[in-house]
Amino acid sequence: MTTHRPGEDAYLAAYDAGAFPPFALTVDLNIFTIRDGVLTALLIERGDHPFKGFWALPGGHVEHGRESADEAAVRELSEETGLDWTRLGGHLEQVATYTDPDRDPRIRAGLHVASVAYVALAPNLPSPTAGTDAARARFWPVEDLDLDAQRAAWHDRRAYRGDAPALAYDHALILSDALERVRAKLEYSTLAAQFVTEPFTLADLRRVYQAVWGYAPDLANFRRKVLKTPGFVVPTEEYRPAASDRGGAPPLLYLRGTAQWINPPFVRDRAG
Amino acid sequence: MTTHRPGEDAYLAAYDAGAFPPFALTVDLNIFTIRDGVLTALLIERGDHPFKGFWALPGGHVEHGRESADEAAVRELSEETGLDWTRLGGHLEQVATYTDPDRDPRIRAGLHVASVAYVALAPNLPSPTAGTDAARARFWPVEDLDLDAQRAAWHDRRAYRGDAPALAYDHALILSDALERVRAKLEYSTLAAQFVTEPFTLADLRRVYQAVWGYAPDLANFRRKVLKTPGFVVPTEEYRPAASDRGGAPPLLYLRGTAQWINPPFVRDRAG
DNA sequence: CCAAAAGTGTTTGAAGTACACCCATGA
DNA sequence: TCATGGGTGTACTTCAAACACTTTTGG
Repeated sequence: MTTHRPGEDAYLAAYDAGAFPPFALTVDLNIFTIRDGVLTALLIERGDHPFKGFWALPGGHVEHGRESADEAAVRELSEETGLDWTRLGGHLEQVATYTDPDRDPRIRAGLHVASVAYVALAPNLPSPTAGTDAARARFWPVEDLDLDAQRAAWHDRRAYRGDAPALAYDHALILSDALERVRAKLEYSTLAAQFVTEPFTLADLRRVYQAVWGYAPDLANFRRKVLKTPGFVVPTEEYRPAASDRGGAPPLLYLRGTAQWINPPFVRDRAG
Repeated sequence: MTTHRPGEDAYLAAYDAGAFPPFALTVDLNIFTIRDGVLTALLIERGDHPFKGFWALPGGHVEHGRESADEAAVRELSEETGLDWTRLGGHLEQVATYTDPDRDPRIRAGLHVASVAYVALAPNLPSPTAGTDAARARFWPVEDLDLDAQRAAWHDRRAYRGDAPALAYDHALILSDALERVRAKLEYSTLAAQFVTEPFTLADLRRVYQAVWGYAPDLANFRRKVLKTPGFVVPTEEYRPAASDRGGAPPLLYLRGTAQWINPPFVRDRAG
């Protein structure tokens, strides 16, 4: 805020709140977690029109005049997952903003809904409990959502006909954008460590890449790269006891480091 | 859009447009161009309160119900630069969305303004003519804007005291985010070619990196990298005549290729 | 001939690829 | 002892950094 000078606020009196037709501002959350080695996203089955029975990204309205979209995202995230995100300190970042007038059918009643999309990562979240306006909530493996086809259908303004759970609004578009962001970000950031619970092994971390990219980087090279990036992981003195049903040497346990970036980045095999 | 089923639209009748307090949705444009080897951004000196006399990013309101923010950005861009951006095909992309309630003082009159920021790149734009609500418009070298200090001042809610032209609203924050996006994107994309007029020489292209990064990559390595990236540039058969006042061999001229990405990326020397 | 700009060649070292190999543990 | 998973060693290759060098032009 700038300092006040006399008469500076004349424009405020002249401003007529009714002069601007209402935009609604919402946040949509792409909450990713890895369950049993599979990358999943939290979706909520809508209990009301519009898109009753479709699956939607969790989210909600930004509280007018009282919070930013970033704050709304944290608030909704805590509500949807039942976890205190400010304490958890999990990763949350803006991806993009979606403002196409007919992305929400309520445009026909004069409501233009703009939505700021976020991506959140968390290790192994518990199964959600259904919220107030949600008939069901669950983590869906992203592979099962047929995102390319659903996004193409939305783009062409036709209904998606397929076996995957149908996504509401433009959420197939949003989700695939968010997914690509996560995939790209594993290349040049230490984001993967946000997907595992501490303490973790390097094999755990490598399984994150397996789940997100669909293939695992070469074991030896992966270890070297991670260990040579200062601040990516911090070794402990502890070893994880081998699982009771399997053999194998007890692996060394690590904690997350403070580094944000990997330089030079991992190379992702795009054919892969 | 999905197909209609009877009774599906009941929710529309139930919707009360007044139930949602008004958000205003605007776009802010970071229009970068290189003039005389210096990276500059278009700013407009405000003629009215709020922030009268401050310099602001060009932009404007998204037309409610009639366009997306992307479309509004193209429209405003064409208006501000006097160039038909849809024809020009210059680069335009979303950067981030800024929604802090007190980023615009009109929040005190109940108007919560959310702004979607874009970055646009163009080769050598002409000097702008002042628009309707702008006393002056000009391209400022980004080096002269003291962005770090202005951003810090905004963050701490204190007035910027310095020699650089004062930026309105949170535009120092937006502009520095946009600048960092451009700097990063030169590493892994062919964006630099959007900054030069066709046909161009490899030295022209290298001067883009000089202007944006503040230093020039090694000549020989730069040439190898550009020429070995398929579709970055397309050679012509023409040579540019040497300048009349200087010596030097006539350099080969190139056109932009169709490739979007450089893989593996350039490495930027972050120390500078 | 000199300066300036374009363009080439070469050496060196860092880092990724691929894959063979060893180690520790439980059944 | 074997299967399983963790972890190491190493040759090969690719590519960027650095810099010396040649070529073509104008004065």
